[in-house]
Amino acid sequence: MTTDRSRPTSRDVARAAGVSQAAVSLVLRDKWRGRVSPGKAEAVRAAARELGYRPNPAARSLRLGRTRTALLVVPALTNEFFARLHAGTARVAAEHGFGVVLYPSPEGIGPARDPFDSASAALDGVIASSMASEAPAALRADGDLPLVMLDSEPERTQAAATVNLDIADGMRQVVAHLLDLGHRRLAHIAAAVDSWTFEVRARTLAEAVRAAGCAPPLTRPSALTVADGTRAALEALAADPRPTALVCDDDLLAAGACKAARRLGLRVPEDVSVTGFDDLSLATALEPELTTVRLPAEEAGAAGMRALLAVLGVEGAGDRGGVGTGGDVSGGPAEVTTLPVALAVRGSTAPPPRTPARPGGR
Amino acid sequence: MTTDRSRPTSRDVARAAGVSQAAVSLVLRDKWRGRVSPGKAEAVRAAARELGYRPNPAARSLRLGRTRTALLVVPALTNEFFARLHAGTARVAAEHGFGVVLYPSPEGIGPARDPFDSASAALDGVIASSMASEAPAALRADGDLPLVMLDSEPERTQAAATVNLDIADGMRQVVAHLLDLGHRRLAHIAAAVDSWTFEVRARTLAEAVRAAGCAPPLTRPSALTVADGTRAALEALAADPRPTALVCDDDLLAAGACKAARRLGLRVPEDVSVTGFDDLSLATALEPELTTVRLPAEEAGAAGMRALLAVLGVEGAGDRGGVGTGGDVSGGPAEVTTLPVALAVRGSTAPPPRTPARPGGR
DNA sequence: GTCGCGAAGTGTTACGTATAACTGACTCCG
DNA sequence: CGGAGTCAGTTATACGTAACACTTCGCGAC
Repeated sequence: MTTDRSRPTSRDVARAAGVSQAAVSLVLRDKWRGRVSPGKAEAVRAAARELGYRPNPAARSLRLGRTRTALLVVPALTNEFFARLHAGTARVAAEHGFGVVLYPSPEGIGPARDPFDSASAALDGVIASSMASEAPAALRADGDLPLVMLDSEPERTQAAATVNLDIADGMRQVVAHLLDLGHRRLAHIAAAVDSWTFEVRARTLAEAVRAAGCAPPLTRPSALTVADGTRAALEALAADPRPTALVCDDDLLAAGACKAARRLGLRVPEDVSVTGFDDLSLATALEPELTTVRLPAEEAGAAGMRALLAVLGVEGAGDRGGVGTGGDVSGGPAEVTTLPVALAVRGSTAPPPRTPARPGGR
Repeated sequence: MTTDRSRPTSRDVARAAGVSQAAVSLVLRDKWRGRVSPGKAEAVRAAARELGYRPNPAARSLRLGRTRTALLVVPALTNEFFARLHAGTARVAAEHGFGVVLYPSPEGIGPARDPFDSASAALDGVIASSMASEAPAALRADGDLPLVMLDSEPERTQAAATVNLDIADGMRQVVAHLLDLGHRRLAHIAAAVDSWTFEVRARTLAEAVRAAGCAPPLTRPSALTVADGTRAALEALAADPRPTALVCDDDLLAAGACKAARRLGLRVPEDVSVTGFDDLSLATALEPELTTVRLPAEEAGAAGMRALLAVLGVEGAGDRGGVGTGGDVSGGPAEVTTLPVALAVRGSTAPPPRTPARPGGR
């Protein structure tokens, strides 16, 4: 009585335009080259506009067997790095009419239900960060859903493609910068997360320092929070001889390290230098601003989605024109894209203090 | 040719268990009280487990006309506040088998396509932040989709429910705290965003200051970024007499204000006090730590989703049992939930400097 | 004896879309 | 002039699930 409860269907449009439902389908998806006369096509479009018709996605998905939806598996969006990652995937997805759903908040309560039995959406593919502990589960949960890994060792997964950030190069730049300034005693405030990217940070730091003939870095593992960064840095700075630079696995840890230094009466960067990773907005909010490795998270997300679209054979997506290599993708080895990173030198690094031994109290 | 390309259907399960497809449907959704014998029910479950059967969400949605999916409209997840909001909605949604999709990144390029024609998902309802400029568009885009507004003036929308944070109370607490400390000249670093929550901040600040008999606050509008906060605060601190406290509309602006103060050679909080809003992780990463109003963003998101589920009549959701009030929802006025906020007093506020600009105040 | 009734199922249909298969009519040439 | 080929459409069907309507059977009550 009040209003039409249900949305108009293609059949309603057909009736209004005086054509068959099939014609509506053809017209509205621009497949009517020599199938429908221009006049009727226009009538269909007018009727659709008039009725406010929108194709029912569920029906379309059922018919086509594809959902134009990808799953993004990340630890938590409250970490700005992953929010940027998501923004990249969502942007590229939207450009191709795709949607992105997130893995149900892993930190949340609930019985860790896998995303595939969630009633919400069926999936065409998965993009997973190696930092999400659920990534392997997601991989195993479904038979053969195309998978793109982010920041993962290519050999270890059966991903169709991998998008990595050149973390090793970033760490080498950090070490080179600190060595250039004259630092010889480094400490590593390391993420206590079992993930490839952090393995690479640790390994590369150790190698670079060894290559320079310095003592191996003092390592303090820490959860990825400001508070735990402070705790770990307090430990590191209590060592004797005290390290002159704290290399942190991400900007949150670096912020915590700065707090620790100041709590001990040390100035940053005059008494101790601090570096981070990620270049979050936090990095330029701090004082001094953080010297950090800028990771193109948004671009990584975008590249991941482009890779997934390429695997799915979506036209207009990404690499090499796309026409030729279509069809069977299972053959070749996983393609690896590595995105360059850059060191942003700011105020939190400076030459080590002149006084060699121990400036101690002040 | 190699493996079964398509996932098993309920009919496959039926064949494997030696029953009809209808029985499978009944058993797997626990609707078989007196319809299927326990033995066959167990056989069905075993077969489903064996085959790795998962119901096709598209088919289910098509049949039921509901998708168990809600749209969350927010400006950008890279702002931690909205990431927390999202976490809350996603958590509650997952608890009820719902999914959350995000409005396609508004800051992204592309022709600002409305989410409803996106092929990805059909929606059961919408949760929109008043800070998203697209909220009205989302509201209008669809005929009658249940809408829950976050931080919005109830009268202005036709939302089925509204969840607000008690911003006015938070601002009153800020002003009371600063007045208690002895501040009399406040400046407002205001968000230049046309949104109800920021209107409330400005109005409440002006009222509270007037009630205390002080001069009206100096207002500097600013985009919601650290850099723009610095710019606005530099302007505010150039005034004569200089304000002794900067009341900022959010923590990013407050961080920018701290940078501005220090750039002018002023210490925080000895020379100038700074307050923020939100209590982002940034607030405790800064030095001094930020005095700010803690907004329960995660809880607001959760409350919004609960409200939406209640409107949708999802059993087990939120208010008043839900059985009685089902059916027509259009009748009553929009229900408004207001969540309390709390001032977190930290290191960025202190009494104003002793040296008065001019005699008389004390 | 048969009527009614609950248990235990099965057959069938509809949801809205995309597309293969079909149908006339008209055009073009040999 | 007749058949091949195109144009402009329509009809019919399948996708996988949920749910209504129906059947069969055993059994206790009248």
